[in-house]
Amino acid sequence: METTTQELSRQQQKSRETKARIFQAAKTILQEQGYEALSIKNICDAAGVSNGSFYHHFKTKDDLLSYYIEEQPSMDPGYLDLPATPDEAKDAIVRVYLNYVHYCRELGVAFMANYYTPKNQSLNPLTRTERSYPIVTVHDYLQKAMEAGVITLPLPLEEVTSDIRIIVIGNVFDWCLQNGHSDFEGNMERSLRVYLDGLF
Amino acid sequence: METTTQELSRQQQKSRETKARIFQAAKTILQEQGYEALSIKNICDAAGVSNGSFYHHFKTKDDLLSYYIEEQPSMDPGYLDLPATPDEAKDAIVRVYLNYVHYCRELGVAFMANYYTPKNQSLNPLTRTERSYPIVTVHDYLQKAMEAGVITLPLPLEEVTSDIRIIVIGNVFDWCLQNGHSDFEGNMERSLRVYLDGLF
Amino acid sequence: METTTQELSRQQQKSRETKARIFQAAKTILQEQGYEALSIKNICDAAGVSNGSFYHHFKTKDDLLSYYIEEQPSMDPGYLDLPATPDEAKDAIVRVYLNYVHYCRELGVAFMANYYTPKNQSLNPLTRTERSYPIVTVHDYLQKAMEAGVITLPLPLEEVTSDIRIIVIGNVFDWCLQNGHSDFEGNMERSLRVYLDGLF
Amino acid sequence: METTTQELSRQQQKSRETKARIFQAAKTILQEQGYEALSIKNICDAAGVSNGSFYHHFKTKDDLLSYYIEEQPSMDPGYLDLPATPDEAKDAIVRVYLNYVHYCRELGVAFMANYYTPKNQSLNPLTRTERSYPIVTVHDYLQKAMEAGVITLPLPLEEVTSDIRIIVIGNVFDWCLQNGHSDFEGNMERSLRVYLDGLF
DNA sequence: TATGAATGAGTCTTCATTCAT
DNA sequence: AATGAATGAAGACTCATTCAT
Repeated sequence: METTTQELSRQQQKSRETKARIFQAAKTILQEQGYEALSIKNICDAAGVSNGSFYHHFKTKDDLLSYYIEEQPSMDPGYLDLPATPDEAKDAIVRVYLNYVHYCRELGVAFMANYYTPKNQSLNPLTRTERSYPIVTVHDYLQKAMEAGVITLPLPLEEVTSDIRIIVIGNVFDWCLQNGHSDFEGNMERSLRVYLDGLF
Repeated sequence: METTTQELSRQQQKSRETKARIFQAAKTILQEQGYEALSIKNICDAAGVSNGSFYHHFKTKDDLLSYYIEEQPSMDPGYLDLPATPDEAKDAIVRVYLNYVHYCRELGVAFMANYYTPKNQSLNPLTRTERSYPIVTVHDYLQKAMEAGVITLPLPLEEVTSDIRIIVIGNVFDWCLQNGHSDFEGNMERSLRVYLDGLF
Repeated sequence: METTTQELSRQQQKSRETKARIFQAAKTILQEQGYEALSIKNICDAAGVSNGSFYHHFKTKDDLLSYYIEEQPSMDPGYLDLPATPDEAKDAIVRVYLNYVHYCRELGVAFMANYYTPKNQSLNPLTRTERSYPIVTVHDYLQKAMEAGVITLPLPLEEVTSDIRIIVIGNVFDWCLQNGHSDFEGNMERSLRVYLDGLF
Repeated sequence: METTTQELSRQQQKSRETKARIFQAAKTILQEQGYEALSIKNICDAAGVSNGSFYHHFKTKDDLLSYYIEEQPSMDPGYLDLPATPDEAKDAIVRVYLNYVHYCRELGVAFMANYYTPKNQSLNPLTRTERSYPIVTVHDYLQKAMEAGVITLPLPLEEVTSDIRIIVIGNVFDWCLQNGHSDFEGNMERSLRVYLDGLF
C-alpha cells in the first residue's frame, strides 16, 4: 500500500543491479567464449536471471551490444615526448601500438572479431574524427619530430600514417582471424619496425 | 546410343553453369545483404537450385567461400622467375599483390567488405591449407631467392611472410573500409615496398 | 497483481502437462511406429507442441529417452535393508528386478520392443551415468552387503553387476522377442537365482 | 554390330564384378565403420563406382542389405562329444558360445546392432526353426548328457535352455550397446559359467 | 520487476532416390 | 552398363523473441 520514495529507489536500485549483472555476464561471455556463444540463454544463465528479465531490461540483443561498445576505455596518452633520435621515434610509435594491442586484448578477441569488419565505419578515421585514434596521435607526433628536424620522411606524412594504419589494421585482423592464437605483440612490433626501418 | 564427346561435355557444361550460378548467387548475397545473410538456403533460393545440388558441387559452405580466393586469375608464371637482384625480388612480390588488388577490384568492394570478416575462416591460411594463396606463392619465391643467394633475410622466413600477409590484409581492409575510395594500388605498392626496403 | 502460490502452480502444472504430453507422444510413436520414426518433429506433431517447446523441456532427444528408465516407480526402500544372510541378499536382488519387470509391463511390450535397440544409447549405463538405473541400486546394495561381511564374492563386483545387467537385458529382450508371450517373471527370477546360486 | 554370345558374357561378367565390388564395399564399411556410415555415397566411393551404377545393380539400399544377411556363415558343429564329467559339459557349452561370439565379431558390431532388435523375428527360435541355432545344439547336447547320466538338472531342460538363450542374448545386446568396446568373450564365458555352476 | 513456457523460423548437413545422357 | 547432376525431405538442434502470469 504505502510506496515511499525510498522504497521505489530501492527497487530501482535492484533493477539497475540486475541490468548491470546481465551486462557484465554478456561482457564476460564475449571475452571468454566468443561472439558465437553470446546467446540470450547463455547470458541469462551466466547472470542468474530469467530470459524474461533480459527482455525487460534490453529491447533486443543488439540493444545490449550497443551499450557494450560505448563503454570502451579511451587510450592512455603520454608516451610521446619529443624524440632525440630517429630510433627513439620508432620506439615511441611501436609503444603506442603495443599499448593498442593491450587494449585489444582487454576487449577480447571475440569482441574484436565482431568489431573489426570493414562495414564498421567507426573504424574509419575519415568518417569519424571525434575519437582520438592512436593514428592521430602518431600523426601529430611525427609532424612534431619532423618540424624539430629529428627525422626526415621520404614520403608525404599522410601516406606514412596511412601505411601505419594499414599495418596495424592488418595485425589486428590477423590476430582475430587466428582467434587470438598468434603472437600479437611480436607481429605488431616486428612488422612496424621493419616498415619504419625502411622509412627513415 | 552413342555418347559422343560433345554430348558429354554438354552435361558437364550444364553442371559447370550450375556451380557458377551458385557461386554467383553467394557473391551477390554477400554484396547486397552481408555475411550474416549468407545461409545455404538463401544461396540456393537465389541460385534457383536445390540445397542437395549445393552439396553436390561444394563440400561445405566454407568450401564455397574458399573458392573465392582459389579462383584467382592464375598468376602469370613469368612474374616469378628467379630474381637477379634484391630489387627484382621486391618488384616481383609487389607485382603479385598488385595482381591480387586487381582481383579484389573484380570481386568488388561490396563483396570484399562482407567477405573480409575475421569470422570468415576461409580467409585463415592456417585453417585451410589446401588452397594456393598468393602468400604461398611468395613464400616459395622468397625461399628460392634465398637458396640462390640473391637475397638474405634478417628474420625467419615465416615471420616475413606473416608480416607481408598482415600488410596485405590491412590494405584490403582499409580499401573496403573506405568503400573503394582509397588509392588501393598506390597504398599496396608503397606499404609493401617500404616494408621490403626495411628488410633487405 | 499479487501472484499467489496457487497461480504459480497453475503455470507449473500446465508446464508439467506439456512435458507429460511430449513424453506420452514419444511413447506412442515408439509403440506404434518404432524407434526409427521417433524424430523430434514427429514427437512434436503428435504432442501438438512446437519443437522449441520440446527443447525447453528436454535437453536432447536422448535426454527424453533416458527418462523412461529414470521414471521408474520408485523402488520400495524396504527392499534394500542390509541382508542378514546371503539368501536374503539374493531375494532382494530378485525383487528389484521383478519390480523392473512390473515396470516393463506397464510400458508395454510394443514400447519396449522398440525401445530395446542397441542403437538406443540411453540404455547404455556407461554413456549416461546421471540416471539411477536399477543396476546402480544393486551395485550399491552388494557393496554394502560385502562390507558388512554378509556375502563374499568370488569375482570383482564390477563383473558381477555386469553379468546381472546382461542377464536382465537378455530377459527383457527375450520377452519382447516373444511378444510378451513368455513367462517374464518366471524367467527373470529363475535365471537370476541360478546365476546368484553359482556366485555365492 | 556383331554381338557374339561371348562378348555378351564378357559384359555380363564385368557387370557381375561391379555388383560384387559394391557388395564387398558395403560389407567392409559395415564392419569397419558401422551401420551409420553405410550411405550410398560411401559405398560408391569405396567401390569406385557411380551412384547411378549402384541403383542399376540394387533396387534399393535394403535390397543390398538383404543379400548381406543371406551370406551369413553357418555355425561350425563338432564340439559336442559326449562329456565324461559335468565340468566337461560346462566347457563344451561355453565353447559353443565362444564360437558364437567369434561369429558375431565376424559379422561386425555394426551389423549385429542393427540385427539385434526384438522386432527381428528371425532371432526368435520359436518362430523360425529351420536354422540350427546354437541353442538347439546345446539343447540336444544337454539331453544326451542327461540320458547318459553324466549330469542331473534341478530344472526342466526347457527352462535351462531358455535361461542360457537369455544370457547369451543379453551378452550380445550389451556388446552391441557398447559398440564393441566390452570384453565380449570374458563376459560371455563368465556369466555362462557362473550360471552353470549354479545349476549343476 | 521478474519468471519461464512457448513459439517457429532458422542453422548446416546427410541421404536415398530419380533421371537424362 | 554406367555416369553424375539434381532433388527435396529429413535430421537434430539453436535462437531471438513474445506473452501470460
